[in-house]
Amino acid sequence: MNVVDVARQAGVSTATVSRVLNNAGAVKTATRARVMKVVEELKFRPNLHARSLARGRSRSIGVIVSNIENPFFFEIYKAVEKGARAEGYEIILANTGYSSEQLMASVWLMIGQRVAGLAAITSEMHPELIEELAGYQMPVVFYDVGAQRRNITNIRVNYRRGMEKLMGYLIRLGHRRLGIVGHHAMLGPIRDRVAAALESMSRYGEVVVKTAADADGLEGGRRATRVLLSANPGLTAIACVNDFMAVGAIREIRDRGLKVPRDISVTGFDNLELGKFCYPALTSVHIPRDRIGEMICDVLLQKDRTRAEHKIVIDPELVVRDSTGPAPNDLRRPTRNERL
Amino acid sequence: MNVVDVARQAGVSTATVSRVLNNAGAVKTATRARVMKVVEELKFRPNLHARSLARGRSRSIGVIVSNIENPFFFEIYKAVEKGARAEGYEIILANTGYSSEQLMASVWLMIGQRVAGLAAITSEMHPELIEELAGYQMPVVFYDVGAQRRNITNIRVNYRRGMEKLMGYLIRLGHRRLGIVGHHAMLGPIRDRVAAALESMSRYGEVVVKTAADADGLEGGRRATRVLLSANPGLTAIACVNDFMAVGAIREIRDRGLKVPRDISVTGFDNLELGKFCYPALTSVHIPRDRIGEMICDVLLQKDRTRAEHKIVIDPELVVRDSTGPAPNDLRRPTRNERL
DNA sequence: TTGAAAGCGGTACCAG
DNA sequence: CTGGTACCGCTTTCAA
Repeated sequence: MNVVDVARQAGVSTATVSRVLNNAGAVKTATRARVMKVVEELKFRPNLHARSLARGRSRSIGVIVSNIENPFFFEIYKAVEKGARAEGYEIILANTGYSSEQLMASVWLMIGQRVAGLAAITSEMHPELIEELAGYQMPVVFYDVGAQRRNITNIRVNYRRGMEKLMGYLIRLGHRRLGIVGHHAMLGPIRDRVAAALESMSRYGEVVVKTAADADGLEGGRRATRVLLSANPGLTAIACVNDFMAVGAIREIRDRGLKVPRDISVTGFDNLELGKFCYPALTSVHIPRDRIGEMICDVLLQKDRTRAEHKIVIDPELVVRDSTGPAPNDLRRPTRNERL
Repeated sequence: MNVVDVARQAGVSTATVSRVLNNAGAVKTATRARVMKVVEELKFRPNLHARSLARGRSRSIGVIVSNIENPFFFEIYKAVEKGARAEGYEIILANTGYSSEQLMASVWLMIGQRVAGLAAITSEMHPELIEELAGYQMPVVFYDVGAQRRNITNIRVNYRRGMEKLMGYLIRLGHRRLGIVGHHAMLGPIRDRVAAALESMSRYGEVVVKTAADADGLEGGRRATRVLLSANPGLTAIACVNDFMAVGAIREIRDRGLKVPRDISVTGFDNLELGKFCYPALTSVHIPRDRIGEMICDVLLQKDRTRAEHKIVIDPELVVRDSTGPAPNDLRRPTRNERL
């Protein structure tokens, strides 16, 4: 079943069938109707591979994320999809699971598909990636990682600023014993968040301990918190590298018979919708997923080729909700040299 | 940049390049090395469209879901992906957003890609879909909806049984005034769940009211609950059609100053991981996403062509956690004819 | 307005 | 073990 069959059945050439199917070129109404009728009857569905091959260029863009299960990545993806759809582009999605080998494999897949543009929204990186991508003329956007090149745009979030806001807030609440919950992808942006938190807090000479879960997610957040609290029962606050893990952290704390924020304050990062629905609602740092998605589309679809910035930095805002409160009295204002 | 370029550069034929790239046929080690070297140098990435076209058959299977944001769908997808990967298949994912037009469009996309198999895990249906799909020899699996055909297998969950278990449990707890939270996709499986809940409860002559949110999700669950409680302040229990919405329902109840389960019991459906992490942990009905994903793979990859059942029914189990408890005393055991 | 035919970039069969 | 080449199914000039 192909254009030839349709053409023969309709008594026209394949060129005409193609014109009808693509609403391209001028075709007499009667002819068009005849072709459409045959298409219906034969249930003809064009082979998209053949079409892409013949066309040479594609109307699809690739999106690669680290963990689509984490609503943070999902929402960026959604925003990109929305913008792309509006321009008539399809999205090809790939999930790396934080593996840099998988990241590389996904990039090859995208290139093999000859996507019109590529966005990598990942926490991990691969040493050969930039070199690989810099060779093409196709527009590329990296979120969080990567380096600038002629065809490569970077979108970054000032995690340092975000973490400083968060830490400053915790300090004002009297917290001096902080735990940090990260996950296995401790390179790139996740490391930045942890490092910034460490530095901000350490500046006051406070006690800071950190743990890395074996996975991003609810269960990962819970397990890391378990480890953290078992080893450091005196913590008054726990900062998680993202909201997704923070929800797990809160659950672990409650299961230990402690109250949030009365006994321990918890913070997330990203400001997910989920944070408003967990209990208590999560204090976090807002990262504008919608705006990021729109930016990615703008760059990839070249809507504004003239104003193409190659580096975009986002300054995130603190969002205070119910999961943070004053440090417990008996632990407030320890001396500078006090240790757990 | 194509096989011809590589072949010329390496001083071999395109056939040999192809053999090297696919590890197929016998190629002298020296020749192989020479070709690989050129491939590296030129950074040659085969055009996957051309490859698919030439091969005729594809090594990918299509998965269509209603709402990938809902962890229920996501987890089935994950399970299918895992099984497919193990057999060397790629997955093409499509999200319909509960739109039957989009469902149809997604199916066309899959067929256009000439997928080796197709799974539709949706709550919506399209009248022409079965007819469309029945024409191909490609294996198809429908979860929840659809009809059996030569090439079409159905996996279904006995929602009636699941809901009966849930309602029986609520009844034993003394609940007699139930609210049901559904969402806009009130056809197919979602309607089944609602209908089953209604019937189970009504059998005891109880008061049952229902609402349909405009969307599946946390916010949808919250809004529907708001509507429900505003109109029916006397409800002692709320049954949601899925866990995702139930989390939103719990939040709304708490925001109204009520306690779960002291004032109102809440139940979900699906038994998501998320249900263990929200507060209070959610009572639900378990649907085995992993097993469903495996079944789908078994059918699509024809691992067991002989034992191919065309209809599989799953009997779901009740999972009791902390979001349900005895009905408030002042409202227990109303007379059969009592109304709100 | 329509048709003939040359690609698009691989794969795989058939010879040698 | 290697090369020549006929496809795969659709798009897109170029002529008519």
